[in-house]
Amino acid sequence: MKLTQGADYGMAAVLYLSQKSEDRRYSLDEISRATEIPEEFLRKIFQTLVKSGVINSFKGRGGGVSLARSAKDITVAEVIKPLEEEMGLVRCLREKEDCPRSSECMASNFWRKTQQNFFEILNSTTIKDLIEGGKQNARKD
Amino acid sequence: MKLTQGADYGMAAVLYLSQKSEDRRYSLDEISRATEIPEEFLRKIFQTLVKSGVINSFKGRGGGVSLARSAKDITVAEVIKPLEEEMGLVRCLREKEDCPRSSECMASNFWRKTQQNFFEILNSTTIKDLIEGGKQNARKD
DNA sequence: TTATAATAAGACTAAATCAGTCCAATTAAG
DNA sequence: CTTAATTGGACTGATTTAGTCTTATTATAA
Repeated sequence: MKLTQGADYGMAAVLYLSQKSEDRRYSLDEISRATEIPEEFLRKIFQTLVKSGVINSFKGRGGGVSLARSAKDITVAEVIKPLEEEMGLVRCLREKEDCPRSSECMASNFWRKTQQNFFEILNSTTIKDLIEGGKQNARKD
Repeated sequence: MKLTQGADYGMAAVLYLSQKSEDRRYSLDEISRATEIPEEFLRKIFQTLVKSGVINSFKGRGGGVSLARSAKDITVAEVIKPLEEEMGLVRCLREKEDCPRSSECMASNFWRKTQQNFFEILNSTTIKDLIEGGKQNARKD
């Protein structure tokens, strides 16, 4: 059970931008060097995040990327979800057709709830929360 | 983000056994047919669960498998963990060495907590809970 | 008005993992 | 001593992952 490396890197990149001045654009080259994320891979990650509206990008000389919103208005879920293609914990939750096994459905009810619980945490935690040290997040301390 | 198919099947198989009479042994052939889990794959799954102490197995004629304990004393975690080899949500949580990126460590604190929260649900839910319909599990309803 | 510094899009690839199979060995019951 | 079962481990094909490469496209500045 793990997130894709893209999602992992995506968080690192967004966190990096969130800690920098918001009124500049940052080239992939710069971000790649600072975070040690392979540049070409990072490019693909940003393309995804641009499409999903978390990141703004600017072509041409002096171009680069910046956060589309301030860190307090970006949730972890908004960064992770577009970078994690397959989000169902078990097969039943990924496939459209309903499962033939009744015993597995007991399991899938449980997985569905557990997964929802997980997503609720991602939805209710912002990038700003993470930077501030995560005192109050994850629903318990 | 998904569990391995082995873990998914493992739950189905344990659930199947939990709904059957406890004083018998069940052959893999029988379980495989009832649950539609490929027999050879199921065999490997049970080998793992035997090692971890959730399942008892008996060789030879009249052999087969059975639950090592009653369903109310087996947690979901006990079934899933041995079948999920890599349990760290992100690289930082899987690797031993500490990460060089300070920004990612903010993220890894968050992932660590979120993951713990997830495991606590698995630890506090028994197979019996699932069979009874999961009214009270997943920490919220 | 062209050279340059950037991202965009998408094809491509190597390696790892996953899901599943096969087979020879072992064990116990009848 | 034959048969019905699991054990252990090697093997395999397919898929996914992580990452790269290449060819546009775009914007700025000289």
